[in-house]
Amino acid sequence: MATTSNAYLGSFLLAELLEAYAGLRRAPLPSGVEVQPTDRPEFGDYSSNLALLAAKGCGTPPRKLAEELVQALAKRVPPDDVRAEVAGPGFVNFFVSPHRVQEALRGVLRSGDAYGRSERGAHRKTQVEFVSSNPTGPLTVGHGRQAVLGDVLASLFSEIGYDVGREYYFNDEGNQIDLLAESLWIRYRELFGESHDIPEGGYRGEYLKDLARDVRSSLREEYRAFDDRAKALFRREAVERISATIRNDLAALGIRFDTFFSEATLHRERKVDAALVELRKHGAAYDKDGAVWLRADHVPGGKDSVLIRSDGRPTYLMVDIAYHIDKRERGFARVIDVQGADHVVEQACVKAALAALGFDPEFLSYGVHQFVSLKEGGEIQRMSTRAGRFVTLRDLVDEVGADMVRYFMISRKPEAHLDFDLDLAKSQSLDNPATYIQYAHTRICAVFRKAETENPRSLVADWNDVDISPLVEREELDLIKKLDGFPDVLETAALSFAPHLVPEFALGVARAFHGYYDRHRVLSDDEAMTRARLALLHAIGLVLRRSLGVLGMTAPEAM
RNA sequence: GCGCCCGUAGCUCAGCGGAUUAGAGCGUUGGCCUCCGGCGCCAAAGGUCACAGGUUCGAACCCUGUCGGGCGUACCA
Repeated sequence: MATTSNAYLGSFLLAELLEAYAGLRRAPLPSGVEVQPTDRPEFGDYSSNLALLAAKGCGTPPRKLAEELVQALAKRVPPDDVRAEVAGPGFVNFFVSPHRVQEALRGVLRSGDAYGRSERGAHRKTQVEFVSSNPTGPLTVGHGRQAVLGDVLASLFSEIGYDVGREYYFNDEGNQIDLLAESLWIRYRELFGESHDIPEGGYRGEYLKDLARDVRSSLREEYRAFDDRAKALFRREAVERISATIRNDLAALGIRFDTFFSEATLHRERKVDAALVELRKHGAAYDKDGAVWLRADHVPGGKDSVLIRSDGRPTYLMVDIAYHIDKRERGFARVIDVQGADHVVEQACVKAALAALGFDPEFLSYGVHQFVSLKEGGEIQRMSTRAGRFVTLRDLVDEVGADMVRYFMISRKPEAHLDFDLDLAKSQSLDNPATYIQYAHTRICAVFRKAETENPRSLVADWNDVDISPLVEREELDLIKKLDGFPDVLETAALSFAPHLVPEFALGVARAFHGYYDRHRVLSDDEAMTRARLALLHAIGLVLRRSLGVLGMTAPEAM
């Protein structure tokens, strides 16, 4: 979204163009105006569609409007820096002088490790909630996608100036947990040679057998019957042990949460009852067929749903609403829930409830993602925790490494299905784009290592002060223009929930660098040139490191 | 049946609040190692942007419909 980007080269041009347009006093600014880098030299360095979009509102033919804009621009910007031209149906194409492009590189070098950060979020207290898988089994590859997505989104919002907390919401009581406890107890009894049928809806995975062995060896007495005492014990054992596993699995992926929020606290602190009182007060709840219902049909996708069952127990939805009220009470100004596509109806209902309670519609947004299928031997694998058919996230991480898992999970846009190709990730992990990006970084480090012995006089402590005017090759200027786009990528990726833009961007930088590296030698007898090129490499390395950092991937100095 | 998402090169995917000749990686073919790490570079071949209409001076992108695929459509969580 060029209209909101930071004050770098591309946005500088946009700002000037908009000023020029305002000066014409013709018509309000249309939406969708952009200044974008071009991919073809004859169209200049950047190009804008303003005249095409505004022509209708101004009652001026696009080409004529473009002419006027170009004339107005000439008065604003030194023609030595930027030359604007009309092209095609009415594009305004910008030709930027090498000097002005070099200024952009100076901006990168000046910002250093802070390059790309912004204050857009004004430190608003924000929460990203994700994974939130119930502690009934190990995390699957499917959870892995959400884990990476949520983690990277949180990083992105943090980059653009929000104060972000990562939260994991877990259900530690109720039906599912009872079934889990019973399933575990049955596996436990099997160790004594007994055999029981796992109940309908129970958990059949092998992992409970391992767990049962651990539980048995830690218990002093034998639990022969699944009575209330056994139920409480096996419930606690199951939840604690599986939660610990989940935390470990997430840690192996480099993910850490700030808070683990237990659903039980909402019940204990009567928050669920309080939420229902509020809903009734706002006319959003009504009684029917012995149950209490939420009125949600006025919200797109929403439908009236049960809040309190006729037996008096609250539904998941009811508790979910109470949970979101609690989030606001904890002081969050904005909450982002990352969830799978199977929750869309639930989401609409929660939104409807919050709207009825007078919440700002901006308070809650959902980052929805589609599912992951695992592909192995050309076969798509189906997964189900309850049936015990899945590949665990941990197995995958152990197999291909955290960097690769993170890269594959994040490089597809969230709303599209993801086929995780196990064979590719396992056997050809060197042929994947993640390696390509990391190799670019390694190569840059190698050049600096080499410079230490062969061109030590070209090295400086502060790259900020280097004379970069020797950088006039087309590849060098193109690289700088790419680096210039980084702040904009971070902002768009965050605000549009499109983190896949980051690996896309990094890949483009890596590609441009590899091409440059092959065509131009960095280290040479020309000390001024060597120093300028090292400054450029320093900036490229910086941006690659920043990109990989946001993705939670390593930027290796050697591979 | 209804709702949401997806359908772009052999494969995996970008691009999609319209705009100048549709992009990348892998794979295929052909070049490039006296030179900073060849885990690299350059080039070629490969696409009726699922299909059919519509809006527009202009559509991969917007609208309608059709056909594929996924997910929902619980007093489950």
